[in-house]
Amino acid sequence: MDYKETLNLPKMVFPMKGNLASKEPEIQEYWEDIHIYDLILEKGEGRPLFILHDGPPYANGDIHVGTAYNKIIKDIIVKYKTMRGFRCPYVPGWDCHGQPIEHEVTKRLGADSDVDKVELRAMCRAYAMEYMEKQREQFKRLGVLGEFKDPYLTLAPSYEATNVDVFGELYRKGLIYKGRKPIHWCTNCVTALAEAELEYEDKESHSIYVKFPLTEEFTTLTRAGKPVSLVIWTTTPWTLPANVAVALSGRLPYVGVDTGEEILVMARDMVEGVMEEMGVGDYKATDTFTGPEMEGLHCRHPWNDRDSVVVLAPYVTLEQGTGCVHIAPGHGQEDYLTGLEYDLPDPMPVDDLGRFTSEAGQFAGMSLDKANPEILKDLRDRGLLLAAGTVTHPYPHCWRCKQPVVFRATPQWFIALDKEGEGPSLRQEAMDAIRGVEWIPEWTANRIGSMVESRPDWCISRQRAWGVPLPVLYCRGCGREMVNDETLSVIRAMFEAEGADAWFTRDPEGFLPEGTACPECGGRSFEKETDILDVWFESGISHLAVLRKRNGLRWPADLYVEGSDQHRGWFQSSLLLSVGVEGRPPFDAVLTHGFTVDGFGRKMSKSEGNAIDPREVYERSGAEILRLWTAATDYSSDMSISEEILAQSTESYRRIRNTLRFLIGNTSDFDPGEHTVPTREMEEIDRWMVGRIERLVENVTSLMDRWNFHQAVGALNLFCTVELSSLYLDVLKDRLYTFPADSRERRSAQSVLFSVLEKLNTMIAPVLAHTAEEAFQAIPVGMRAEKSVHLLPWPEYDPELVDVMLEEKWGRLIEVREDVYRALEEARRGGVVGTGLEASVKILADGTLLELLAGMEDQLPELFIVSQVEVTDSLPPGVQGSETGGVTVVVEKASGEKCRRCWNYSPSVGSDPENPDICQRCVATLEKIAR
RNA sequence: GGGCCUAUAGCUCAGUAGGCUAGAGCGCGCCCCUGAUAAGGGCGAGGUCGGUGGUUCGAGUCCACCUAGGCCCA
Repeated sequence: MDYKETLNLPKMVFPMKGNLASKEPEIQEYWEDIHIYDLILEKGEGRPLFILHDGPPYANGDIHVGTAYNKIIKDIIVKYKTMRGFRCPYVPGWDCHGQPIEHEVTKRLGADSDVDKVELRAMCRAYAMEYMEKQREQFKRLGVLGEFKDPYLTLAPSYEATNVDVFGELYRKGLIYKGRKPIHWCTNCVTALAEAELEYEDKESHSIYVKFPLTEEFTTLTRAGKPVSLVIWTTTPWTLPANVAVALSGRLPYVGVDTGEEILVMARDMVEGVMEEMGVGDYKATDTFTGPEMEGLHCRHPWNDRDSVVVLAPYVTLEQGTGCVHIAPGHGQEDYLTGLEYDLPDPMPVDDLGRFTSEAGQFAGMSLDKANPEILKDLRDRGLLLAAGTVTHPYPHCWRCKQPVVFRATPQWFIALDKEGEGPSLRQEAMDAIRGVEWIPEWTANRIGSMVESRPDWCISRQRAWGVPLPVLYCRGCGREMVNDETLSVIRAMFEAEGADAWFTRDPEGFLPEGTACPECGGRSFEKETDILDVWFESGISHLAVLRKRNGLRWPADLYVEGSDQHRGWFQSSLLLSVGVEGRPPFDAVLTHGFTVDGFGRKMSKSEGNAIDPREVYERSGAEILRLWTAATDYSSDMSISEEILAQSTESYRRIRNTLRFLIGNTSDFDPGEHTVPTREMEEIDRWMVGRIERLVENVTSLMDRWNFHQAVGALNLFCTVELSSLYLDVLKDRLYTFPADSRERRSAQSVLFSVLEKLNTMIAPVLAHTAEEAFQAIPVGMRAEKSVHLLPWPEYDPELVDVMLEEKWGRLIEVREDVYRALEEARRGGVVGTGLEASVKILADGTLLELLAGMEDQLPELFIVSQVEVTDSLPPGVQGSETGGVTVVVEKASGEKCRRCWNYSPSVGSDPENPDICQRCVATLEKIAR
């Protein structure tokens, strides 16, 4: 007889191999078919909201592993919170404007194309939409659920209109002002250039040393009436007319160099080189002093009436020059910042075409190139030029015309951080707001705090076409700014109706009430501001443009989740604008994750070849592998990913999948409504497992609630591996397979398996969204209350189900099991046994352990998966056991024959004449089955 | 150069308020099973905790410095 037919072997309907690359799209199609996202929201009707507000990725290029990580972790959070009883609308967004897209589009057009702004904008829009759609498909392929059919786009008309609202509100509060800031400027193309539009090429420049004589006494150096001068070095003589200061280091030592006639000030360590350049061999360095001693002293400017003042700056180094740096806030970024710090004027006597203005006095009208030699000559005539030569160095050039660019201050719009009006400054309010937000990890509060504390005013204007224009009109007659409630409301209405394109297609008068006259000069002719808003301003208003405007959402958000670069970016821009307009932060909590790096912790780059392409991963191995990696990685610092790490992720995926498979396969004939055995009537080990799964629920829930996803996944993984696969499931096989299908013992086990399956699968669902769905669908239809696993509630921890005594008891037993296995292994090596069922185990113990084991003697063979167990307090003389742990264990060949049905060894095999090769227990089982 | 952060077995992570021979899983090696089978089970070998110095009776765990790496500035 083939006894296999009489066993209850598992029905493996759930395939071992995931075939995720093809299975996942099928599942996603199913989700589409049932409108899963809408279903989930419907089901959440009336529940408390949990708003995770999406930060908009930039709509160019394909997703990379960092964006994949970010979207997946958000999706995990949304799915988890949903299961926990919240209504979690998730509206993904895209950042669609900005220089990179405009640059790319312009590049494709070619350097000498001549499209107007409206045309260019249309092309940029098409470009942005193309990539938005690409990325949208890629995000969906990762298994992310959300409002993908109607995402928020910063180029949407109503979104664009919100910029006007926010700008207007800040303007009304007096937080917006027009100032100046140096930017890269191409005098040939007559346009501002962004960093990405610069090409660094070697250029030959002047290299000159210029004297700035002190106009007041510096007692440290003044002696014998010799004049004292600071010596500066520069490669751009044309910036000297705009000089307002000379910067020294606060730390480096300086000296005066006595040439006989005069005393020259420079950094001590630069003296030798500088004097050589000047061709002066006969000199004497005098007393050493430091920068701070000179701070505030005045020098005479070569031409201007105004003095040049001595200041301190941190960027003064000994790499080049003299340690005394010429400062022209109108012509340099660092100079500009120093200018702000010392409240220096920022003259900028250069026009759009690169010619000196009247502000440059004698050089007015000259182009910079022409002026350079004139300046040198003049300096020489005045005895201020100590040395002149040339130097070749990398210098920024315009990407279009390849000409060298200049740095010049131009009018820009700013948000003031330190202006105190009725109340505290925006900076102060933002600092206060930061304290009220939950920052995850905690130290990130400190990070954004110090950034907000020290950042300069926010320059919100850009000299570009692809974006939202600053809603400002000017009187053509007197240049007066025209920004008021009326203009703003007309503009915002136009944007709402036609999009920001309206600004470029309409005349300025169209944005003013009919007949408007300039209150200053009575003029009736106006012009439009040509600058557009910084894209950080645009994305920074998303909380208002999305959470406030869309139905079903709520302002403020519960949570923002982005990479650590956003402390300077989106977190900060959103915070500042929210505080500026609403007086509070736009989020209650902010979770920051690190950056994705390779297996060595290095940043990824295409050129290094160490980048992991998420699309490749999901096409080859499945999105689940990426999702599992995402969840299992500690995000508080950088997240490593490599082929090796993905391979590991794949391995742990298999373990989880196979565990589910076993659970499903062994409960296929189990109907919980009909077969569930009450806990008190269960086998003891089953009751123990009931408690274990509760512990798991408790643990995983608390870890998830504390945003410790990687530990939660670790706990789930460990549970599958340690508690289930290697212990409980292994032990259960005998009972599941060989006992009568409907026996209490077997149903007891199945009751637990079914409950474990439900709880485990539910807890895995936020992470392994597809696999959990697949497993869920493998459960017979009648036993599924929902269409999707993602509609289920998160399991509730029930402390009632945890029996502490039982936990302790079985904890001890499992320890003994480990001892037994060590002994068994020894016996296996000695050739005594192969499988554990061939063994009979004698356990020598004493005291309470003996008592415990003796009381459990009948259950121990099942637990150890051996045929016989004898517990004793003494061994027969001559018998030696192995003492590998707490107890001594003797392993012998089991007595009796192997039962052909259950594979246990038993002396009872052969006692039934009709079934001579099976054991008594199986004989009885067969009888029951037959009935 | 500055601010913040990270550094525990090949990999991913635990290591509570400083105190056992530093743990787990995976991977690896060897073995068993063939009724979860391109599965399952067992045993085992791998770290002295990035480095140096210090505080302490005692440090992976506190302090300083250094190295490597990351983000953001310059």
